[in-house]
Amino acid sequence: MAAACRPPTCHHLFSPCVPIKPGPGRCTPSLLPGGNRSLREMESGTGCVLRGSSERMENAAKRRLAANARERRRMQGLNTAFDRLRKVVPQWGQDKKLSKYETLQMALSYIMALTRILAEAERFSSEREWLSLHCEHFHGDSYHQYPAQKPAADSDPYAHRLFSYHPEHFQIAN
DNA sequence: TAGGCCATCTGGTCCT
DNA sequence: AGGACCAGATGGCCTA
Repeated sequence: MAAACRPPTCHHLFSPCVPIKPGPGRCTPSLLPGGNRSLREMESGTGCVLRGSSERMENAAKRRLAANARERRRMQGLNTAFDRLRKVVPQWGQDKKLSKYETLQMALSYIMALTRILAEAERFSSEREWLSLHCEHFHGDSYHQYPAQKPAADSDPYAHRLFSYHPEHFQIAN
């Protein structure tokens, strides 16, 4: 995904299309009578309606821009969190980075698998018993390489079974 | 080219 | 009042 850091698109960056709600005390310059007011007129009291309005618009624009920046920072923080999550979640030989949705689902399976392991561990009286049960697949002869996957520890079929993430298992529950 | 994923903008709502 | 959060809209990039 090369769309990592795109500059803000400006197609509607507080452009004139932003609707200014009509209301009491608000008017657009084009609706003002006497469109040819001089600068002096506007700076003296008589132009205060227009000036007040444009100041309000300016303030609104500033607030909008500030809100956009905050939202951008918020989303960047969220993405940083997603990246950190991707690093600790197993990625079975995936060349492509997990999407946000996949990352969440994988994290869910991962946590559930770890929980299961802990629960099993509690069931066995001695730690030795538990270790011998779970560590046997780490003997060399019980490794099976999946051709499509990286020849790494994360392609261990045992672990794969334990933390398996199958997108089709995660249907939107509602 | 369609579809998926993503970043950004925007307005609404809720909270402090 | 202002900030955080959210969801919808929009457009760009990438891949099958």
